[in-house]
Amino acid sequence: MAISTRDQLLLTARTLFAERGFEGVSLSQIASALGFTKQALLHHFSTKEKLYGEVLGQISHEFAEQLRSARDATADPRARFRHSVRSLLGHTPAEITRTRLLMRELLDNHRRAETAEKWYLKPFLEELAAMLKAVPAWSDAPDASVRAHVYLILGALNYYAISGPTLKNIYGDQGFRALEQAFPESLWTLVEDLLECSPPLNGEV
Amino acid sequence: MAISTRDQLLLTARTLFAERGFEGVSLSQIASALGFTKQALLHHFSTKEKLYGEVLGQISHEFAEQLRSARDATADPRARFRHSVRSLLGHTPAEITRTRLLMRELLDNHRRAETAEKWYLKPFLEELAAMLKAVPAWSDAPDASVRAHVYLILGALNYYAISGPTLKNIYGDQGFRALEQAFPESLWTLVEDLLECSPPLNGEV
DNA sequence: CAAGGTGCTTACCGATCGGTAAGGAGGTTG
DNA sequence: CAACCTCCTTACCGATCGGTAAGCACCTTG
Repeated sequence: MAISTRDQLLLTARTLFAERGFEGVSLSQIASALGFTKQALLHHFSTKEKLYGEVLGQISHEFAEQLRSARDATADPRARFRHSVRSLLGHTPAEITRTRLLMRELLDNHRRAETAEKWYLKPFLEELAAMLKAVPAWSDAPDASVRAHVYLILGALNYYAISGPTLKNIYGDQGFRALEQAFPESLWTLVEDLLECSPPLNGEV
Repeated sequence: MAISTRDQLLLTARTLFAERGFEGVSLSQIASALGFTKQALLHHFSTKEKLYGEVLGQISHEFAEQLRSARDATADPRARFRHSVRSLLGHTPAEITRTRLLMRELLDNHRRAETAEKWYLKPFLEELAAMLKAVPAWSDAPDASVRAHVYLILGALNYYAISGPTLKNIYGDQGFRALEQAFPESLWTLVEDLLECSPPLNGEV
C-alpha cells in the first residue's frame, strides 16, 4: 500500500521544519528530498504557509487523539495523569521531531498569527490540569497552582526531549546513556510526589 | 557616554536573532533597524556567522560571570544553588531574550558546528551539578541523578521563560498574572524539596 | 600639507527565495 | 476519438539573500 505523494511531502516538510525551522528550509529543498520539483509541492499546497499550517493541523489532531486515548484508558485520574505524562515522555524519533517543531512554534508564534497555537495547546493544557485537579489531594488547589505544576512537568520534559544531541556532546556516549536512564526516573518521582504526597499550599484568592 | 556603533549592532543582532532565529533575520534588517546599511554591519563583522558567533560569545561571558558571582556570594552550597536558580529565573526582557536565543541555539546547533555550545553550556551544567552534589543529602548520589535533577529544573525554568506570550494568549491577562505568581512558587518548592528533604535513590553503578 | 587608517556609503554580483504560467503524460469519462 | 482532470514538468518572474569592490568623509600621524 503506497503512501500518496501528498503525504510523503507532508511528512518530509514536517521533519525538515522541525530540524531547521520555517525560515531555514526552502520549498525546493523539501521537494527535492523526495526527488520532486518545488512546483510539485506547490501543486498540493499552494503556499509555504499553508503547507506549514497543514503540518500543525496534523499535530493538533494527534494530540487530540492522545488525549482521547488517555480518557478512554482509565477512569482513575491519577492513572490518567501518569498515562499522559508517560506518553509525552516520548523517545521515538517521530515524537522528538514533533517536540522540536512545537518548540520552534512556541518561539516563533508570538510574531505570527497570535491564535495559531492556542487551539492545540490550550485544550491540551486544560485537560492535563483537569486530570491533576481530579486527584483528591489537589481537589481544592487554586487553578493557577495546578497549571503551574502541569507546566513545570511539561517544560522539563520537552526541554529534555530536544536536548539529546547536545547532552550527548557534553557528557559523551556513556554519560548520556546514564542520564537517559536517570532523567525519566527523576521526572517520574516528581510526578509521583505530586500525585500522592504533596498538596499545594492553598493560601491565595 | 555613547555606545559604539559596533555594540549597538551587536545588541540589535542579539535581539533579532532571539526573536526570529538565525535564518529568519537578514543582515540588512539588523543594520537598517539602526539606520545603517548592511555594509556597515559587514564592515564590523565580516560574515553573518561571525556576527552570530560574537553574540554567543557575549552570552557565554555573561554566564561565566554569573557563575563567578554565585561562587563569590556564599560558601554554603545550598545557598549557592538557590542563588543560581533564582538568578536564572529571570524576568527582565534582556534575560528572556537571552533565553530565547539559547533555546534556538539548542534546536539549531546539532546541525551547525557540533562544538558551538559545549563551551558555554557544559561548565554551566557541571557547576550547577557540583553545587547540588555539595549539599549533604546529595553527597553520595550518582552523577547521572544529580545531572538529571539539575536539567529538570533548568528545563522547566527555561521552557516557562519563553512561553510568556503564548501563556498570556491562552489564559488571558488575569490568568497569566496568577500563573506568573504560581510558577515560581512551584519551582521554588521543588528546589527546596530537593535541597532539604529528598535524597535520590542510590542503587546503580 | 601629504599619507594612511577608520567608518561608512553606493553600486553591483551570482544565487536562491516564494510563486506564476503554460504545457505534457496518463487515466477516466463522454 | 475527443474532452477533461490530476499530477507533475520546464521556463520564467521580481525580490531578496549574503558578500565584494570601490570610493568618500573624517580623523590621526608624519
